[in-house]
This record gives sequence, C-alpha cells and structure tokens, in this order.
Amino acid sequence: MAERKPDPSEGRAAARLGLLASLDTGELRALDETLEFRQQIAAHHMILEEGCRVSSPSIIVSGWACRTRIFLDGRRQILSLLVPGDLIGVCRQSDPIAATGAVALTDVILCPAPKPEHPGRGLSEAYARSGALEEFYLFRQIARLGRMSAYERIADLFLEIGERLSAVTHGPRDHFPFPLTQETMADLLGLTSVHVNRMLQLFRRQELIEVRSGTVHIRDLGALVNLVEHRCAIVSGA
Amino acid sequence: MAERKPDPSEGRAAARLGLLASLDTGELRALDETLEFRQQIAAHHMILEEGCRVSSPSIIVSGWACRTRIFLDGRRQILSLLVPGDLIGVCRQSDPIAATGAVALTDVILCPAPKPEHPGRGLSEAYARSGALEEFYLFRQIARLGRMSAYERIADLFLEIGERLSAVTHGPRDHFPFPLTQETMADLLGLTSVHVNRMLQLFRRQELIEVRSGTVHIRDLGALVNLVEHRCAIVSGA
DNA sequence: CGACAAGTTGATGTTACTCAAAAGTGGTGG
DNA sequence: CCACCACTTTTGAGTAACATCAACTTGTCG
Repeated sequence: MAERKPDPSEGRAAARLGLLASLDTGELRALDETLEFRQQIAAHHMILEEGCRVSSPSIIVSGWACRTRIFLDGRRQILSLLVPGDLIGVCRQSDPIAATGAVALTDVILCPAPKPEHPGRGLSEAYARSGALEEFYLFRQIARLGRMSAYERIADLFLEIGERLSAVTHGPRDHFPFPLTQETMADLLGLTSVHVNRMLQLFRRQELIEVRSGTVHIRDLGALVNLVEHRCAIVSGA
Repeated sequence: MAERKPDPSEGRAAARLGLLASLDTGELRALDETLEFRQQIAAHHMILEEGCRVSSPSIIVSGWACRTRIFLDGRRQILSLLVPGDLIGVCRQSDPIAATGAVALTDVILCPAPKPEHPGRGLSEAYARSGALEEFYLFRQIARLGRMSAYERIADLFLEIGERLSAVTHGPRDHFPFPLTQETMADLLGLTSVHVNRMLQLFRRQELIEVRSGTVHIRDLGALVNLVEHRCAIVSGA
C-alpha cells in the first residue's frame, strides 16, 4: 500500500512463529512469501475497528501497536501492547468479530498470516501458542493494574517488554527500543502522564532505569527483577 | 468424587454450550452423559494449579470459581470470574500448561467437557466462542481496573455478572445470586474490602443496588446502565 | 526561526488505603 | 436453647498515593 525502505530485520518477526512450533519447509516458505504482501500503516491509524468483522489475520513485522478501549468521556485504556512478531486478528471461531480496536502506535508493517495447513501442528500450533502467550500477558496486565503501585507497574512493564522483544530479536533484555510516549505509557498502566513522568525520574535517580530518546536502558536488571519478583512474583494459590 | 444432592438446574450450565453453537444430537447426548462424571470441589480449594499440566477441560455446572494470582507479599488479584456454564482448562495448543491457578469460591460442581468431534463446527465452535467470550471479559476487566473509579468498577461488575448469569439461567439481569464476600470483590476489583463496603453502602443509600444475604438486587437497572455506559461505554478509536 | 508535541515542575485536591476496633452473622457442640 | 467460635461487615480517624490544573521547558522538524 505504501512506499517502503528495505529493513533486514523484518524477516525476524515472521520467524518468531518458528520459535513457537517447528514449521516444515513449506510453511517457512509461505511465511517468506507473505512478506511480499506487506502493508504499511501510519502511526495513530486504526488497524482494526472494534465490532467489525476481522478481515484477515496478520503478523506485525515491524512497529508497535496496541488494543485500545476509549470511554465516552475521553478516558482511554490500552488493553495490550503488540510488538513485532505478534499476531493480530487471529480468531479461532468461524464468525470473527473484533472484541477491541487496534491502533498503530508507531508506523507499523503488517503482513498477512498464512493459513495453517495441518491442524494441530506446525503453523496451526504456532498460532495457538501465540494466542496462549497473548492470554498470559493479559493476565499479567490485570495483575499489574489491580494490585501493583505505579512504581511497580512501570518496572514490571519494562521487564515484560524486555522479555518479549528479546525473544524475537535475540537482543539483550535490558536494552531495547521503546517508542512510547509517557502519555501512552499512562494509558497502558492506568495512570496519568504526570505521574509516569515522576516515577521515571525516580528510577533514573536510583540508577535503575534510563529512558531516553526512544530507548530503555535497564541499568540494574537484577535489582529490578528482585523488586518486582520479590513482592509481586506470580504465584498461584488459594 | 463426593456425595451429591440432585439439582434440576444443573443441566442448564452444560446446555449453555448449545447457545454458543448449534450442536447435533450426538453432541447433546455427550453433554448429557458427561454429567455422570461430575466432581464436587469444596469452596476455597484449588481447581487448577498454576504451571501444572492441565488435566482435562471441564465445564462448571454449579458454583463460582475464579482465576487468581497471589503475590509473594500476600496481595491477591482475581483475574477473572468463572460462573456456571464457563469452561475451565480448555487449551488449544498441544502442550497445555495452566497460565493461572483457579480456585473454587463456593462449592463447585465440574463435569468433563466432551471432546469435540468435528473441527470448525458444533462443540468445537462452541468452545472457540466460549474462549472468545472469556477474552472479551478479560479486556473488560482491564478497562475496569485501569480507568474506572471504585464506584464505577462495582457498577460495571454487577452489570457484567447480571449479563453472564442471565445468559445461562434465562433469569432477570437485575436480580441474581451473588455468593462473593466483600473481601473477594475487593480482590477482583483491585480495591480494599473497606472501600468496597463504603461504596456498596453508597449504592444502597442511592437506592441503586441492594446486596443482601448472597443476593444482588439492582433496583434501577436503567440508571446503572446509564451511569456506566454514559461515561465508560466501550467504544473503540484512535 | 516558529510551531507543535513531548516532557517537566509545583501547588493543591481527592480517592482510596491503613489501622484498629466494634458489631453483626452463621454454624457447632454442649 | 445458649455459648462460643470464626468470619464478615461496619465504623472512624488519619494518611499515602495518585490525580488535577496550569504553567514552563525542551526537543523536533519543516
């Protein structure tokens, strides 16, 4: 749809599916070929309209997006974050209606997700695992919003993003691009941008996290993990 | 596993699947027969341990349960509520690990969910729709926790429960059994029980909602819907 | 250079939490 | 039938976390 500059890392995102299940050569080729049909979406544009039929499932090749819910009085909550390698619009039922809208947070490149051929393995299994992972992060988001302080929410978010990005890029977990504004972080974490700003300053003063010009640098990953896991670590129980 | 008293309404919950997709006679019979293998779980007992292999998917026939996450320092967040007719432990991938623990909030009767025979329709479709519905309520829970006041959260929760229960029982949406303690509500809504108590008193004084002896009576459904929809109604957008 | 978005700061207000104790409720056994 | 227990609900007073409002600064890009 739009002009594009080549980007060598684009193959990575689609390759993520290969990390989730073992794909045969036919499926790998299908993933490769699907890159031909990529589509660019400008920042702030809708990817998916809430309540509409889902057109076709896609893979985020590059850029960040999110699922949002907007209240009538203007409040906005970001329900989940979508980063390269994530799927969007994959529905398992036959009558797919989007439960939430999705918006591009940066410029995003999507490519269509190939139809799985063998039920129960290969691509089909990869999509299922991807869905399970998405659900896992929804649970994490609920625990974050319900029972963590602003300070903890931010720490936990950065740890999650570090994990998710490094799983795709094989880069470090403590140093990664972060294109969200503080306003966007606030909408994701159920806070105000002013408060996010103050907490980020606190992290900086403590030399735990450095956020600058679109990049997060976790200075002391161990301390941060302790901080979150120590009190928040996720344990089931009665 | 345990002694049981007969309960004529038990068939209802399993029948909910019939509301989600059209089932053939074989599938209906399978649902009926599965009631023979029901299993009782006492209140406060674990149904599913986090991180363990999921044994077998089940349908909640009666009683209420929830998915929980417990923090190391004792904080607890209820991630989602499970009411009669809901499925638990249904996984679409081949390697099912429970992402969250599940706990019985009241005595619960479970029965095994029959294996679907025809992919893409019948029971299989009903399970997929049930999963999509569950995801929908997760999104709603996120929006509630992230951007609603305590007062709004409670109103929204009662509306949700009214919807979900009446879909199964065909009973009224404004009058239903509600076996949760205020403490449990607090864990579900990310509040303290003291604050839940104060908000419930406010609703009572305003003659909007009456909660007594395990029953919720919404006195003014229209006003409550307005209150929530007016400001919170769920609309997508950039 | 000018304009616009993003980040920063301070003062003030409100929501919801904390702690602690009292009062109500239901079930159990003597 | 009553006394007792554990649990839940209710109440009050004080406090902390986060929101709000409004201005100011910094950065970015044409």
